[in-house]
Amino acid sequence: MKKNSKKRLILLDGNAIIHRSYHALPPFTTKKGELVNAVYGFSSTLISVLDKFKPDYIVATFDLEGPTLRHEQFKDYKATRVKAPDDLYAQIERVKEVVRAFGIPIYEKQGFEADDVIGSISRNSQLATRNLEVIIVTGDLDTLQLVDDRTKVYAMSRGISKAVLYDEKKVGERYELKPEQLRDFKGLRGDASDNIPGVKGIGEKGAINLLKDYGSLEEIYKNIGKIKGALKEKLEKDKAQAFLSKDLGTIKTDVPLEFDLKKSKTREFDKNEVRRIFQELGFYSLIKRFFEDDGQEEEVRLAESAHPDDRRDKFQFNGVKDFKYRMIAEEDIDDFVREVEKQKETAVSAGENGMAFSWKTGRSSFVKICKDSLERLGVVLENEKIKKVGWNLKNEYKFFNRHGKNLRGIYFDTMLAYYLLNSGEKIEIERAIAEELGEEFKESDSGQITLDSFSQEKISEKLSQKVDYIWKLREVLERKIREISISQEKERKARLIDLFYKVEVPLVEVLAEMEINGVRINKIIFDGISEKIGQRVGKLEDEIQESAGKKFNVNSTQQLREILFDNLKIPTRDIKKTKTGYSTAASELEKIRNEHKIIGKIEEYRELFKLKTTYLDTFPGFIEEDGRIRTTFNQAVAATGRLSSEHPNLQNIPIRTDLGKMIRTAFEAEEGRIFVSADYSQIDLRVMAHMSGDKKLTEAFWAGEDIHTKTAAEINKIAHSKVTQKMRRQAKALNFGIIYGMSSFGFSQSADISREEAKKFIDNYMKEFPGVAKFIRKTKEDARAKGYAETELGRRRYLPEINHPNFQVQAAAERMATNMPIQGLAADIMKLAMIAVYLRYKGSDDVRMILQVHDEIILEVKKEMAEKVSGEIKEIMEKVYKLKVPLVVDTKIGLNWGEL
DNA sequence: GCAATCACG
DNA sequence: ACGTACGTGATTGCT
Repeated sequence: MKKNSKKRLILLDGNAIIHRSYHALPPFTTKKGELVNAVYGFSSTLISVLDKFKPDYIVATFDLEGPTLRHEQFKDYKATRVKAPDDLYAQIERVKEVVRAFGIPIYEKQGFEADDVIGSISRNSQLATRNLEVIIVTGDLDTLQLVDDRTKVYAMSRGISKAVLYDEKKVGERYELKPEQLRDFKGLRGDASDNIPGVKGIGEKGAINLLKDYGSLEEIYKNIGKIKGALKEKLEKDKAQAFLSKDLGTIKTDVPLEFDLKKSKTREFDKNEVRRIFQELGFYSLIKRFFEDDGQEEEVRLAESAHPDDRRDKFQFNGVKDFKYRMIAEEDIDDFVREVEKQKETAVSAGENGMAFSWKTGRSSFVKICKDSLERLGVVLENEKIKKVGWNLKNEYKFFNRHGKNLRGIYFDTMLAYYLLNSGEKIEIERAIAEELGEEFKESDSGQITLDSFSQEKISEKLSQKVDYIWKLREVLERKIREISISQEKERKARLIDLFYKVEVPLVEVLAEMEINGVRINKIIFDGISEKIGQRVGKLEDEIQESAGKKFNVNSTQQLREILFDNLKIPTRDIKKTKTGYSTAASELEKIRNEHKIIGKIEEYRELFKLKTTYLDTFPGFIEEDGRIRTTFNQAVAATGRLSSEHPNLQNIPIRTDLGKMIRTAFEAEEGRIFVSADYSQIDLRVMAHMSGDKKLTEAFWAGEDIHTKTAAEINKIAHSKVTQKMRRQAKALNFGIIYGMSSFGFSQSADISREEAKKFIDNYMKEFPGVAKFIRKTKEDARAKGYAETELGRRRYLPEINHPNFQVQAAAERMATNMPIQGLAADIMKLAMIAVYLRYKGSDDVRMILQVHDEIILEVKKEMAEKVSGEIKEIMEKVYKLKVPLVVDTKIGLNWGEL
């Protein structure tokens, strides 16, 4: 519905929208591997804009390649700009296809930028005579200077989903300036992205103040006498440059164009063509959005949604369109509980102020948190028969746990489903909703708002909306997982759906309990070490600076590089370069350790500083009142299926150095308890032996041999007893190489040998372990043919780049493809083990699982049970998954983590 | 927000 | 000829 009868023209700033989308959206590709994130962003924007503004006229503008007038005027114009990557350029053509499918005319003009074309159309006399409202849709704020009483700018901000409609007032709020002053603003401040210089030393604040006082650049210089001091000097010095910059920053409004308003009239077009293109690009959510909204007025939908069911509802639903929610009043909670109890399943989402439920598409219910509400809802939450659907249900589990309730019936976690379908990508609910449902949802909007009644309403609406989306996601995602599972079944492979229901979902509760348990840390020990280290670090810093001959920031690699390689003239022949210059990484410093006494000091300084700032100084801030630290385990981050840990990361506590080990001793078991740890011995290589079926490797594991020694013996063709320490070390590096996807360079680096030697080693290895060689070959081939790598349990990692034209990119994808089935199955096995161990001791506080570090779990156990538990978990973990080689678990017992 | 570095498996 | 091992998270410096 239009607010007034004024007609509207939309001007699409093609290039700006494409650029914005390209940078704001994750790089997703079509099935064929073509990058289309910018095309998606543009298309999505186009659809929203058509829907939102219902324009009467619409045109699109694009830049043409080649220099513009501005380049003639100023040779450095946009000189600092890096040429946009090819995968962006390729998308521009695609976008134009979309534009044409929509029947939208394209305007572009050699020598001018899209902005100039827009400027000129917006000032075209045909518009003024018809009193048209003009809305410029763009991805940046350059066109804001065109805003006037009938021209507005609709600019994307914060990603692509949000956009702001700028009129004169909004521009004023943003810059404290009138739109036409933005040209003067550019003259003063410049624009780094276009390499427009402006006046050196004047920034945003200064420019605005000047313009508020004088109005324009011209007026500023007319009144230069009134300005004092350094500011005056700066202005005088760059006067010419200021006017040039203003000129460069001024959008042209007089580009000769054959603009015909009539041709821009929004017209009927072939919708099937749009559908065809969107299908080709894989934009299913856009198809849904575009065709479902098509032709239906809001009123109609509202009338339709007034289903008889709703009228029977005791509660009133609020909201608009096809989504409604209701607030459950305190006195109605019991009725509500009875209603939920009739459901087999419900989506649930909890926030600090309340919880929302949904078991019917487009309908949700919000219950405010109070002592009583949770108590009364308990029968639902703790009822295993009522299956719970959610997004990251670990959070709901912990939330209800804090309120004394045990969430039972965890059944479908949409986050984990989405993760299994998109491992390797960023897993965010906003994205899942956009991709799977084609709708925009911003979770964070309600986040920080204070708790007045208005925002309380907002918060409850947000959460209700969210839970509705979760409910909708469940259906879409389950269908997708089932589809994949059907094809896996045909090939007699493990099904993704089993991985989901039997591994990922059961793990949710295990991880939640681990996070709730936390791990006790002895702050006194931390403080003590930190104090001592602090003194040592200070002393080293002094010595380093004295050695260097001047004070500098040792933590700055830039400054350090200058000191080492320029001032002290330490030879750089073996030093690798980074993007910015010679590297000062530990691996490089090692090479020049004997060149100067400063190097050793820097190495020690680095080690101590790292441990101090990352652990000793930071962890005390994480200690809670009960003396324990609680991390968050991420189940949907790692592309291979591993877990990760953050806030703080407890999976990277030091161990390799003496100081590192000391830090571990501060992690202590509670009084009356003791730690039991269990780690899988060589799980990666065992998985590798299993997957490849390599005869020698398999036999070696059955014989219980030291696998690195065995490898060394084989590749050197010598007896086991003749293997030296050095040979074993090299063989170990080689084994790592196999797991990592191997490159002769990487191996040569880690084994400290030449590339030729490295190649020889690898060749020998492949000859001696032909099964492994075959496995690597086959894994790559499979990944290339299918576009993904997979584990034995059906976990997938999509690798669209495995067919990339750039062979380096391709090679990287190949390494990921070889590594994923190994690291991934090891991760799967560990997850199974954690579930099994958890279930063995569930319900008793005698045994607490507290940490997982990829191939190791740590339990905090009642002292008297330690021996027994340690035997039991060894047994459980070794038997949890059957490989062609034995799984071996080593257990240890100790009062602190250091003793393990 | 990115680069460099380094902690862990 | 090119730049490389796989998977994470946290810190500091710098723009």
